[in-house]
Amino acid sequence: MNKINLTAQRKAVLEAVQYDDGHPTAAEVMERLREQGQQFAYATVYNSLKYLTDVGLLRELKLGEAASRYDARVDDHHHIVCKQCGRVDEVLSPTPDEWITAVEKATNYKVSNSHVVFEGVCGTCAQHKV
Amino acid sequence: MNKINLTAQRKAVLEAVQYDDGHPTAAEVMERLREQGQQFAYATVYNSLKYLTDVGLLRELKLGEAASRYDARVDDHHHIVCKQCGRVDEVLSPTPDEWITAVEKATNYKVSNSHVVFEGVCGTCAQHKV
DNA sequence: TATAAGATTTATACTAAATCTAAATATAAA
DNA sequence: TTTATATTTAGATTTAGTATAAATCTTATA
Ligand SMILES: [Mn+2]
Ligand SMILES: [Mn+2]
Ligand SMILES: [Zn+2]
Ligand SMILES: [Zn+2]
Repeated sequence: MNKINLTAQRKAVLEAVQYDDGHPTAAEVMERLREQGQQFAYATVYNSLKYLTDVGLLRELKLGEAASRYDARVDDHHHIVCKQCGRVDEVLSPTPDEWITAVEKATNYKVSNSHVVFEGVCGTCAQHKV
Repeated sequence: MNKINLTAQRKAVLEAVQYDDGHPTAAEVMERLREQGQQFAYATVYNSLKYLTDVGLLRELKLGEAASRYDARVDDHHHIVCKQCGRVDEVLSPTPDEWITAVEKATNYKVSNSHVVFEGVCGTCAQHKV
């Protein structure tokens, strides 16, 4: 059961994440809402992000920056961050199974998932060579 | 040149990380120093960890927890976290080159490095089955 | 409809991790 | 020694996020 209760605030927060392809932070979600004239309490945005993550409509990303980012794409995937402009793109290629098997053997862990962050320079930044 | 200036404080902090195989946080370093009767200012521990990281004697790890962890092993490697007991172990098997190549092709990035955190259950926890 | 129960939102206080500031110390150079 | 430079320190500040409790909204029930 456990029907998802999408209040106006939660819907607005969800849409703010969905229409920002760049994996926004809570602060960026706030900003976008404010731009639209839809301002909610700080805590409401956090509560909503947490709720939406709990019910599986969003994923929280910890990419090694100070603030968490949120992703409307909830299927399992990784990310790549441009060291120059900071943009975050999708990496849909999954962690190779043979690698996971090798890691399990070497560490004596049973691996349930993996989070990968690639770092590099995006196509755009590569062109606008410094 | 740029000789490394290992003050007493920095040396103590470095050793605290080296003799803790578990990738300690700044707070855990503080704690260990206090146990040894060597207590420094909060800021000194942070300054030292930053200095030691900058000169390459330590690596800072962001494993998705609130606090950074520090690693005396500075060669390139990954980590695996036990979901049950929280221990952090080394993953020495490097990211497969073919995978990196595939990701570069798919994303149009030039990848310079990758950070991988595996999650699972360690051998010890697997035995003490819940 | 009226009323109560439950859920959500809000403002505010609070916490944890880390950084900043500026004075006090220590170390090195002249 | 005197001066300059680097480091340490205590405490204030910042940032991201959580906790609390009152206010509001929504739903269920008499
Ligand atoms: Mn994504
Ligand atoms: Mn390590
Ligand atoms: Zn870029
Ligand atoms: Zn374990």
